[in-house]
Amino acid sequence: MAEEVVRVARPTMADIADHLGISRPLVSIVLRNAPGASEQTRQRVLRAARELGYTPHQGARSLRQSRSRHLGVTFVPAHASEPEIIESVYAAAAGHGYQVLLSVQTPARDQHQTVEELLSYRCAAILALGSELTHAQLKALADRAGVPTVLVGTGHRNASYDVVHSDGQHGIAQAVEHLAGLGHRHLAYLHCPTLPAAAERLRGFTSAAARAGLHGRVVEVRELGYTEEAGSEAARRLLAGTPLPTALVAGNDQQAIGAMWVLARAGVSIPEQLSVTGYDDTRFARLSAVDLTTASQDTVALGQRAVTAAVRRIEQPGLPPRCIPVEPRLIIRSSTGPPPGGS
Amino acid sequence: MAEEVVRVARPTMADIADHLGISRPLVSIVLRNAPGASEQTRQRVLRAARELGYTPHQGARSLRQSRSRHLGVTFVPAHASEPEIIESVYAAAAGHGYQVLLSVQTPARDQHQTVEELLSYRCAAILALGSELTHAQLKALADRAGVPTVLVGTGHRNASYDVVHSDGQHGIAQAVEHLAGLGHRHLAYLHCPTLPAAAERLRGFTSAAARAGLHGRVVEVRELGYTEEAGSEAARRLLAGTPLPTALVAGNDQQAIGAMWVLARAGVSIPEQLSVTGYDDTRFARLSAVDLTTASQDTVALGQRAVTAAVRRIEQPGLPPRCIPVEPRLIIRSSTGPPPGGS
DNA sequence: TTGTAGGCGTTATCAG
DNA sequence: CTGATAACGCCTACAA
Repeated sequence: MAEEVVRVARPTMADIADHLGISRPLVSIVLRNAPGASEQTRQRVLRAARELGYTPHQGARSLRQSRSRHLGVTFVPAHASEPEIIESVYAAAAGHGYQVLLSVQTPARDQHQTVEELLSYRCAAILALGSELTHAQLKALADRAGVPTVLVGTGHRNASYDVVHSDGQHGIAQAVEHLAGLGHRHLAYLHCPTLPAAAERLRGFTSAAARAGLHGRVVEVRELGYTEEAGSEAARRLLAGTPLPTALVAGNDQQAIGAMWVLARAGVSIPEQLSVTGYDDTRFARLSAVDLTTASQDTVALGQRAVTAAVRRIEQPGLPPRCIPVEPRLIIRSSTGPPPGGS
Repeated sequence: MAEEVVRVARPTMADIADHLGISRPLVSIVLRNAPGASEQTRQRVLRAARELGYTPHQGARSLRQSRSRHLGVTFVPAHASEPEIIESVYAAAAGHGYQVLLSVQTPARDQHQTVEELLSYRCAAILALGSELTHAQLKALADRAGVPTVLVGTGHRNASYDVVHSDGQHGIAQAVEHLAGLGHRHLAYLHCPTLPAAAERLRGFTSAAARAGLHGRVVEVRELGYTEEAGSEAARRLLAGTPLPTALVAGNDQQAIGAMWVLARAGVSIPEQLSVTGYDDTRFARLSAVDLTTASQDTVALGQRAVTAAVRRIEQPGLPPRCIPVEPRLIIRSSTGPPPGGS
């Protein structure tokens, strides 16, 4: 006669042990796949756990274990490339035996709060995606955190935190070289001075344009950041002036797409009248109706290296932080082509 | 002479107590703002906590307290409207004294895994955003979870979980009525039969079109879901056929935007030649270059009601789950206008 | 292979 | 207002 199980609260390992008439540690051994239990016991325990609806208690586990197997991630959900990096972080973390804990930044929750939250779960390391903090602020954050901290985005080697860094200068330069190769002579670059990554990408543009002997005009949009609106605003300014350049190099995909919207609706055909390039290779760039030539960030590599960097410093706390470059690669799609009139 | 603090591990309440020569519980009282400590003690404790870099230990806290103050949220990062709902959930949860724990679904992590993860942190309730599970699967999930579960998306009142439900039929009907009022007679509706929300929105279209005596054509795109690609595909089909309808009603903003891309690049001017409507009022619909007429989901209300529903059932576990409708409201922007030729 | 004892950081209870 | 003590669920040692 089967015993009626009235589930009052969530069952614990002790409940499983009592249920089977065995000891608690034996249940623990089975549930974390440790050696030291007979095959028969193992099966009985696993079966009982399933039947009773057992769920491990992370709180108890992290309390008991001195070192936790968690990586904390702070991010801004609206940033286009971050969902993909997060997927990659999940996969890479699982490969190293770590779990992921997320904390989102919103207008009402700044990065300090999110980091504080992650620390309260005793994460073994913090990954900050696309932080808009200055170096001094990040340094303070990392020092305060007391756990390895990895910035995924733009930054330089320093003594406080690791940086996994997509080489913006090189990425933009590739776009310029591609356009030069197609015969373009008059480029415009869309620059948003407020972001940490902006200076490096601008440098990529100006130096590559100079090397190729091109006329490179810089359209500076303040205040709007790396957003579609900034791209739209820049496109409106280009349309208001004459003549149009033959190609527009944007600082990221969101800007490029914002510009393409305005250009398309103004009747400018892309790429016949104007070529456009982006940066990041977000899923929007890959849409068949957009098909944007863009410097791919390789989100899989970014996520993997960020996790590797974190795990390295968790396991060898003495090591100094590193700066790990990830080279972008230009993905050529149909938003770029020869300039009009072949000039 | 200030004492040198060598930070070996993260300090605990005991460290603060020892540092000040007081008892551990007193520190606890101060740090959770409970009554029973003198103002002077309070200040000393808070000061020491700051200086020592104290961070509370959620694991220990949730172990000690029988009921946790956490809401677990599962979501898909790529879904356009979910970041906004999450921001609203954070704010609403904070208002009720709850924290939020996130778990993302990826192709490699299904919703069962995410829920299991949230339960392992002993969340007091689970909020599932835009689940693509069937009712039977959700019911199994909720029953297994053993904590109040709230589906934010499309569903019906049932005995296992709460539903906070944006009324898709009414939202789409409002778009149809708006277009009818502008004088449109030939509409197309973009239907993706694979999604749970699809049937309801289609019903909104057909019934409103019938009421207004319009010619309503349904373009069915299988397989691509509520994505930009589905919208692009539908637009290509419309362009291939003749004549064009004068307005396109899409099942969500992503579809509408995918269609607008193709239409704009094909030289169809919006709204002069063709009006377009969406659903959700995502941030993309609000971009100045898109400016899409759309049924607003009111993400703030969705998040608030989801949290309220969860808290209600946490605090009164006996109550049956409810279905809470959130009425969408049509936001009229410049993607809709009178039909060409005034017909 | 299995069982016993103890402690992780926090909070609840109760006594001073 | 403050302090001692126990307990939450789990894991590690060690003993049987």
